[in-house]
Parts: sequence; structure tokens; C-alpha cells
Amino acid sequence: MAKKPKRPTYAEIAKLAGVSEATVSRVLNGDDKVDADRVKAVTDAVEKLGYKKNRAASALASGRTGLIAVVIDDDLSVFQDPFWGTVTNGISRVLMENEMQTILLVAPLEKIDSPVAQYLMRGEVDGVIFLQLQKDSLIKKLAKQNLPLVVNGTPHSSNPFAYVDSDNAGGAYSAVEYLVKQGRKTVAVITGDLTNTAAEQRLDGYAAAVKFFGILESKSLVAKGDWTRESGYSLANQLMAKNPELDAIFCSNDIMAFGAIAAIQDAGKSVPEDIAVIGFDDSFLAQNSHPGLTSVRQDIVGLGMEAARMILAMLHGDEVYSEILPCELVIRETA
Amino acid sequence: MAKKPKRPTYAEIAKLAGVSEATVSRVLNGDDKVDADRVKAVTDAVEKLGYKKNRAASALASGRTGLIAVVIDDDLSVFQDPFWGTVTNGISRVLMENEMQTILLVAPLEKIDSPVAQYLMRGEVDGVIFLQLQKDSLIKKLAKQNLPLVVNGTPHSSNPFAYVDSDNAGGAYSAVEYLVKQGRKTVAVITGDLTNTAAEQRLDGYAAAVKFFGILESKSLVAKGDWTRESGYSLANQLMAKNPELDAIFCSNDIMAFGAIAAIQDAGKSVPEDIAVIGFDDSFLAQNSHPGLTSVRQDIVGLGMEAARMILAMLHGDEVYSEILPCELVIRETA
DNA sequence: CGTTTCCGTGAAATCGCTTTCACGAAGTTC
DNA sequence: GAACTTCGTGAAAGCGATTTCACGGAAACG
Repeated sequence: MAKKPKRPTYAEIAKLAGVSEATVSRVLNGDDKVDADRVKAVTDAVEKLGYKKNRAASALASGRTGLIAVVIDDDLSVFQDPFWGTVTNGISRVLMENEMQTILLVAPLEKIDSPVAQYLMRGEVDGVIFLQLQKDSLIKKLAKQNLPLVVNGTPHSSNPFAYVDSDNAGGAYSAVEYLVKQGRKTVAVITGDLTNTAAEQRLDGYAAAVKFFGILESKSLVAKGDWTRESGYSLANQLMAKNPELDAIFCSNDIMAFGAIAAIQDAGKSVPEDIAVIGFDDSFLAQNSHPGLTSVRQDIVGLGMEAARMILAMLHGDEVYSEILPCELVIRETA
Repeated sequence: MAKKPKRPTYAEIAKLAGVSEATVSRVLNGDDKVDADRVKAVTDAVEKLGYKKNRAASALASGRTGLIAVVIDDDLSVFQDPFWGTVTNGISRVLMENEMQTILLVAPLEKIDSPVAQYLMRGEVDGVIFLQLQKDSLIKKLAKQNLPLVVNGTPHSSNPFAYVDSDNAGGAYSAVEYLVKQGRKTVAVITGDLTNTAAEQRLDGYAAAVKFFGILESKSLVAKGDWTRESGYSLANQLMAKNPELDAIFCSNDIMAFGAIAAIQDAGKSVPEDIAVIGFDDSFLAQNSHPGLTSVRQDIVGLGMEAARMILAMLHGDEVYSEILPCELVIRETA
């Protein structure tokens, strides 16, 4: 057991500052109607004693725990994808700066009455950030309880909660725009699993750019993938077979892009000379591959930081609106 | 603000069970010397009321927060590597099962008096798990305070704290063993940054196997890398130049293995026909590359789970010993 | 049997902070 | 200048558990 170095309490501060404990509390919680001299006296005393609030006592008295839960649905793969780790990093950073604690909940959320769900509903945390969309029913129920809540990723329908997401459509658009400006005429797309809003939006961005720049629009240029390398490989083969003119492929993630590149090379063509390839995510993979993959980068840490800021704003009672963060095309060798 | 659904307290349980609050506390905290009938009465009441302890109140009264901190030194790259996310996943899972909360601290730990360090020393958590080795001074100071503490990774010297790590040496050994059994005669190694104990151990494992199986030992077969793809590439070239007989390379991580493979192929040789390559980590990269990389897999989730179990044991007052988890060779196409 | 130990139990104090409430001083109103 | 507000402040009552302490009865001892 850790030995407890006796920490100062309100009693000592109050004595040293010559005020009541109530006033100490007011000062420390930013109540504005306290005489300036007293505020000074208290802050000085706090400084001098190196005082830090006891979170447990504070939580007990106020009912606010100072905890924000980050919920990750634990279907194995989740944290294997560095994406979520990075988002969490951003969240943690912002919360810490604001004296809030990030507590991590990795668990299957299948049922609305799972232990985690109950935990959240019990008011053990001041707010929740969901990484990726969960069962809507749970989220709605929590929202109804007025528990501050932010979701990472765009929901399917209009929803009673705020979310943050990358500008998937914009990112896809800029990838296609770049390809066109490089002189590519026939740009295909390999989508992700379209039940996923991110995949949908990336396809929308592609379609919008194709239309805007007036290059060939064709159903045969749209291949529906499922995020896997295999789908990238086989769909790239199909695309090449159906479209002899094909000179560029935009893939909705990096993994599929690698599959596509392999297919292109196996077909005896070269990247980017014959066919340019752009991925999405600017993953570790993209950065460390050979040739370097041109890819759309999301501000992943930013997603986390923004989610955290939104939660803090909600806690503060402010009105909060969903946010879309811009993406950026990172140009390497494949396009 | 979340509305607080009024939760039951000891008072109600005590009334319903016909005992004092003190007894309720005893039952709920597993004090064994309580009359069996009363235990039954209390547990029944708890069940019936759907009671859950208020953590803040409990923490305030007992001085135990129920929180375990997971500390990650935030030098950017950290959570980019899915390794730590996965470890954290394991930790969180075990702690949650034991009604403990995982709080995430992502912050630069440079100074011993950083905010995070102070936070930890202030007794805001019951225990700490460090992901990767931190400044020894901080850890030692915390250990001196008797704060339960587990480190992921092997420390350089004997230390006053417990750690968990993978059997790096064993993993490397088994990789070389496999290569030898496949008939390879001249096996080189590309090490990681040798100031790192994991890199050191992997090299030791390689050396032990080379000696044991009686294959060629030579300084020219040991190339000192730094974990990067570039080092893998250039060192593989050097190795090939110096050793015409070279027919296998064991790399201390997957990234360098990919660099090596690129070098081999650029030299007009093929993998694994001419030269076999084995990596370490069995990363996402290894699983999704083409050709599939043969690599040494660590039980990453296991590392986290074990660390969590160790912390719990310490909290329980048990003697705890460092643990080394076995690695497993995953055979794919490159060897 | 009388006396001493041992044990399970409840009353009450306590943990450290927040918040309500009432009070007196100062500021307004007519 | 009486009556009414407004405002900053401290006393004190919680928040909901844990833990100390003392008590009475049962068991053990002589």
C-alpha cells in the first residue's frame, strides 16, 4: 500500500488565508463574486502549501466525478488499428490539460444492459466519448439521461448527439482532383464497406469530383470493396479487365490500395506510370511501404482533441455542434 | 448535466437487511467474520435494490481510489504503434473484470516533477503500469513511496520493481532454429537499436541459436540497425555484399524485414528462394504484406493482462515476480 | 462457577470538499 | 430616512462510504 504523504486541506488554506472554507471552495471553483483580496489570499495560500484538491472528496460532495469515459467496442480488432489509439491520445491530452481524467472502457457493448452500459448510466462519469458508432439504442438512452456524449464518426441518420468526423468526402474529392490535374482521364474507385458512413462519404467525394471535373463517369469504375487487402487485389483486377483505359484508382483505405498495387504489378503494369493509386488514412503502412503510397491523411489526433473539447464545452453548459475536420492529401510515389 | 437517478445507499440496505451500516460495509468488503445469516441478508438486500457502491464515497473514506494509471510517454509515435494500444486493451480488460478503473495518462514524463509525476505521487491512483521504460528516476521514486507499479519491458539493470516482457531471446532463438531446420547455413541478423533491452535480447537469442546449432558465426553476419526501414534496406545490402553465401536474415522487427526484402529483391534475388527473411512482432504489416512475412509473434494482449494481474496481486499484498511471456513463430511466405 | 479472552456487532466519528442558508453591511427606491 | 434589495461571507449540514471503539455475550480457562 502506498503511504499517504499528508496533504493539505481546505482547513489549512482557510486558516492561512484568513477566510472560511466556503470561500476557499468558491475561489477554487471559480465563483466570481468573491472579493479580490480574498481571492488573492486564497490563491497565495494554495500556492504556498502546494495544495491540490482531493478528487474523491470533491466528487462525493459535488456529484461530479471529473471522469470522462472513452468507450471502445471490443471486437478484437479495434485497438489493433492504430487509428483509435491515436484518437485516444488526442482525447487524453486535452482532458488532462483540463484536469479531467480519461478512463478507458474496452468492452463488448452488445446489450443495452451490459455492465459497461450500466456503469455509464449510473452516473460514474461526467461524460462519454464513443470511439466508432455503437448500438444506437445505447447512445440514445444515454443521451436521454442528459449524459454529455460525443461520438467519433458520422451517424447514419440525424441523431440527438454531437459527433466529430473527418471530411471523408472532401478528402476523396481532393484525391481525385489531384489525379485529374496530373492528367489522369479514367479514375476508378474501390470503396470500403458501404454500410459504413465513412465509406459512403468517400464514395460521394469521388463521385462529386468525377462529375465536377467532367471525366469519365461509369458504373464499371466503381468497385465495392470491404476494406481488406484481398478485396483491393481482386477488384483492381476486375477494374483493369473492364476498363482498358484505366489510369488511376482511388482506394478508400490504404490496405486496399496495397492490394490494388499488387494486382497492377502482377498484371505486368507499373505504378504510377501506367496506373496511379491513392489510398486513404495515411497509415503507418503508407509511410513505410515501398513505393511510398500517396494517401489522404486525416487529423486523427485532432479528432480526439476536438471530441474532448466538445465534451468539456457540454459540461460547461454550452451548446455544442458536430464538427468535420479537413483532410490533407499526402503525395508520395504511387500517384 | 446528467440527472442523477437516486441510487440506494448503505442506509437502505442496512434497513432492509436489519443490520447496521458497519455490517453492510463488512459484507461488501469481504470481511470474513460476519455471521452467515447476516451476510445472506445483506447480499439479498444488495441484490434486490440493485445496489452499486459509490466510488467517490468509498475512495474518500478508505483512501483507495480504485484507479490504476496506465502511463504512456508521449513522444508522438507511441500510440501510432498499435502495440501499446493492444497492451492497454489487455490491461483494461483485466482491471474492469476486477472492478478497477483504467485511467490513461498520455504525457511527456521528462522531468521527475512533471504534472503527471506529481499526480502519481500524490496518491491519486492505487497503482501504475508503465508502458515502456521511463526515466528510471521517476519509477524508483514511486517505488520508494510503495506505490504498486509494473513496467512493460525489461529494465537494463536489476531494479526494485516488477516487469513483464516477452521472451525476446527465446523468440529470436526459435526463428533461427527454424531457419536452420529449413536447411539455411548462413544466417545473418539485423538488430534493433541496441540501447534497447528488447533489441539486445533478440540479438542474444540469435547468438545463442547460432552457437547451439553450429552454423557460421561471424561478426560480418551481425548488422546493427535502428528499427527503421532504411536501416533494414541498407544493412541487408551490406550483408549480401560481405557474405556471398548468405541465405537467411533474421530482423529484429518487421519494418526492417521489409527493408531487407526490398534490398534483396532490388539485388535481383528472390525471397525466400535465395534468402529467407524473418521479422519480429507479427505486426499488422506482416499480416497484410505481400509476400506474407514470417515473423515472431508476441502475446501482446497477454502482456497487458499480466501486468494488470500483477498490479492487482500487489494491491492484495501478495509478493509479485516479474514475468516473461513466450513468443511464437508465425510462418508465412518469406521463410 | 467466577474470571478472563475472544468475537461479532452497532454507534459514531471521520474522510475533504460543496452547498445551502441566514446574516449583516451596503446599495436602492420612494 | 424607513423599507426593501442586493451581495459577499461564514457556519454548518450534508455527500456515502469506512473504520475505530466499546460493549455484551459466548467460549475458554482455572
